[in-house]
Formats: sequence, structure tokens, C-alpha cells
Amino acid sequence: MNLLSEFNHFKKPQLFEKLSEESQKRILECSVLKKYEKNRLLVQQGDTPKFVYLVMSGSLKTFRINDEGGEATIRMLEPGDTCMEAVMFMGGPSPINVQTLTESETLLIPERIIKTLVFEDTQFSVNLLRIVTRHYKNAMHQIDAMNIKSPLQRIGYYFLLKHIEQGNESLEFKLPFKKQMVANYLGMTPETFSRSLKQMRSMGVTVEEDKISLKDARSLCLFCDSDTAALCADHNKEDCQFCLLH
Amino acid sequence: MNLLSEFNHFKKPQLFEKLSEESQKRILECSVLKKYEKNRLLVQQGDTPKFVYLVMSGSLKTFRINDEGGEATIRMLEPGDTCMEAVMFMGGPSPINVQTLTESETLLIPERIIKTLVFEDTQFSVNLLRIVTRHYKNAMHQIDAMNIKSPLQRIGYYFLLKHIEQGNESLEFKLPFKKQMVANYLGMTPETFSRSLKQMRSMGVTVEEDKISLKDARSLCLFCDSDTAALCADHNKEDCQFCLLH
DNA sequence: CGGAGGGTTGAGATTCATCAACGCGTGTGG
DNA sequence: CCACACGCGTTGATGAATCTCAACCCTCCG
Repeated sequence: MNLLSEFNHFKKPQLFEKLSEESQKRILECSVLKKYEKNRLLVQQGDTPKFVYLVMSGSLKTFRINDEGGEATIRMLEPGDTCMEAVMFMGGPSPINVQTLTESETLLIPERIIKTLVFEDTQFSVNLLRIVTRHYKNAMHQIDAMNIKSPLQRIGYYFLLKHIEQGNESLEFKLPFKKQMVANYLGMTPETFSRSLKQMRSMGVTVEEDKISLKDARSLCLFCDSDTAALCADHNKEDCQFCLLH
Repeated sequence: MNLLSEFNHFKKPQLFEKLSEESQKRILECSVLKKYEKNRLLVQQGDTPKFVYLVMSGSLKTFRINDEGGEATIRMLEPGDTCMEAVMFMGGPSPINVQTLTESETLLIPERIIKTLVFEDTQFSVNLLRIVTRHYKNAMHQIDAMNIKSPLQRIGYYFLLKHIEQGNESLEFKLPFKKQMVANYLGMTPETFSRSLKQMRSMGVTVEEDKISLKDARSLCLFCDSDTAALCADHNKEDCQFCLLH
């Protein structure tokens, strides 16, 4: 099973970064590839974690639910992303559900190899640490967003991230998930999401279907902040709005 | 500087758990103890992280702010807790502020020793991983709370955690921070916090000053969920409300 | 004594969720 | 080939929940 070649199809999973061939082989040898239909529940709150899921194709979400039926999306995953790595080190049952958003293929990496390797390969444990801290940073931004940002600002910041992720240069980029999903991820209803998008037009940001178009490269700078600016290739250019603020 | 004896005053920092004497010594040798007055800002959003802060006495908070002056509390720390460990592995500037809530003493552990040790001592990197995943789990609950929980439920869950933390047996326990702080941490105003406390009285939970009193040991079970139940000593007793739900 | 900070209470304003209806594109079955 | 249902997104009207603002009480402390 040579899956490594597969990784060329998308960003190389951070889990395998700088990892010795040896360790990569050990992981892949005991992992299995599995295909799931749309909306299939892979993990439920309260389950004991058994696998790390590496998305090969399709998309998943992780989320929490309460008895009244409310859902809070924690993350939305695309090919190359992993989930449940963090949960394994929390101890105890999973605090989250994992579900496919579309038909998906995922690589199931057993808990045992993860927990073994973490003590035997420091590069692997550092990779895990980097992954989890990245998730945690995201979570911080989510908390921040829901406490002190308006729906408009939440969307703006989300778009800014996607813009930076997708290379920063093009004035057009894609919404990687259904609007409903994004809305819930941002902690609002589809209705307010839609209404906020309308407001955004007057700021030079238009959305048609899943295509986001900017009037100019600085349209989203309004939504930037000090720690996100560092990710921006234009951070040090003199027309960076964030820099102007100082 | 023999600080290890200090650790008897509070829970042993998870950072040092199962760590060799050797490694502990290496850390302590290059760390310094520092005293700060109340409301002193130790780290600002955008700063590059220089230290891990281990709280020896007093209390700190980590939080984000926006230009309109809004604050979103991420964590509140007591003696034995650490912060900035996660930030160091995020890469880039700090997304959070760190500030003392009261006069405090903290141990400053330089970034360099952390980043060195993480590659040289797997126990240390696993400790970090456990710490960060615990933070992340908390963050998930915060996200969940603000999306799909009422103020009442948020407070109830917070109280439940404190109750479990403080040993689960006594019907009285303490609110470890000022109400204002807790309110902001839970994403609400002091006013709604106060009003929700009044509602809680009819559920058998009364608060006077910082003393929380329960009518009976099950008063908070309403606010439990599947992953938190596992922490509860009474989880498997037949009168556990959560268990009854199934 | 007087001021400051924390907490509570009340009244009013605002914002977002809810509910309902509609448009549009797609797929399906008669 | 048409009719219909369904999922997704949008729009409008309504209502409820929480924030805001203001006043007040209390305790602590100079």
C-alpha cells in the first residue's frame, strides 16, 4: 500500500512532516483506507477514541451536540487534514462527533501506533504538538469571534484566512464548504450569514454561489489582526491597512 | 534555587510530571522567579513569545481584545498552571494577552530551554502535548457553550467542573475568581451572570459572595454531558442523573 | 467621611434567531 | 417529457434574549 504518492494530490499532511521513512512506514503498515458515504457518523461524543482519521478525499466536520438538537461545529476538514489526534491525549471519552460532509475516503490510523510512536520518535511528537497547537489557535479565534465580533466581522475574518490560505494573490477564491456549514461554524444561522454577505457587497466583497470576489487586494484587511497579519505576504508592504493602524 | 519544594503548596505542575530530575534541573536552572503587581500586562497580542509562565501564587488570565475595547477571556490561571506553552509552537506572534488578576509570582521559563528539551526528552514533549490537548478540550467546551448553551447552562457547567475539581464530596465550594471575570470567561455580562444566579436558586444552587452551596449532591448533574461524566466519581452510581438519561 | 470597586436591580434598546414563504436548480418517477 | 419533491439559499416580518445604560447598595480603605 503506497499511499505516500497519494499525498501529492494535496498538501502533505503535517503529521508526516520531516518524518523518517521508517516511521512513515510503521504508521502506514497498520493503517487502513476506508470509504464512507455522505453524512456518515464516524465518531460519537462519549466514544473512546480508536483512530486518527486522515482525510484523503471529501470533507468531514467535528462538532458537539446537545439534547435540544443544537450543533456547534468545531472544525471542518479537507483532504490532508487529520482529526482525533488531540482527543487521544485528552484521556477519557471523545468530547466530539466526527461526520462526513460528503462522500469521503479516510485513512484510519490506530490509536496504538500513535501512542507508541509519540514516545519513540520525537519528530512525530513535535508534529503532533504543532498540529494540536494550530487547532488550539483556531479555537481561540473562534472563542474571540463569538464573544466580541459581529457576524460581519466573523465572516470577514474567515474569508481573510481562506484568502491567505489560497495564496493571497488572486482576487477570486472559493468557499470550500456549503454556506450552511460555514454559517454554523461561525456560530450563526444561515439567514444571518446570507444577510451579512449582502452587507459585505458595499465593502467590495461579493459572493456568487461559492465564488468570492474582491474589488481590490485590500478589501479584507479591515478584518485582520496583529497575529494574523504575520501570515500575510503583504504584511510589510506600505499599503497594508493593518500596518497603517500603527 | 530549589523551587521543587514550592510545588507542594499546590498541585504539581503537569509540565514536570514524571520528568527526570535531570530535566527538571535543566529547566529550573535557566528560569527566573518574578513578582508582578495586580493588573500587570505580561504579554501582548503580537509579541513574540519569550517565556512559559508558571504561576506560583496569585492568578492570571489570557485573553484577546479588539479595537472596540471588547475582551474575550480564553483562560484563567491559578497556582500550578502554565501559559504560553501552546503559543510557542504555533509559530508567529502571540494571539493572546497575558495579564495578572491579582498580585502574583510566576516562574519564567525561557523559550529556548522549552524548544530544546522538546526534542531531547520525550516525556517532556508528551507532557506538553497533554497540557495543550487539555486546553484545547476546554476551548471546545467554550465554543460549544457559546453556540448552543444558555447563560444558565454555561454557569451550571462551569460550576459542575469546579465542583468535580474540588473533590466532588462537599456541598459547598468556592468560586475561584471574581464574578466579573467568570462572567466574561463565560461570554456574558456581569449583569446577566447575576440574573442567572438568581434563577439558579430555584434549582438548588445558591451563591453568596464567592461561596456556592448545593441543596444536594445531584443539583448540578443537569449540566453534565457524556464526556464530562467520565470525570465524575459518581458516574457509575445509579443515582447519577446523566446515567439515567440513557 | 468620602471615594472607588464590585455586585445587584430595573428599564429600554438592539441584535440576532425564529418562523414562514418563495425562487431556483436538480433529480426522480410516472 | 412533464410534474413534483427536495435541498439550498434568500428575503421579510416578528419576537425573544441579551446587552446597554443608569441607579443603587455594600464593603473596604485611605
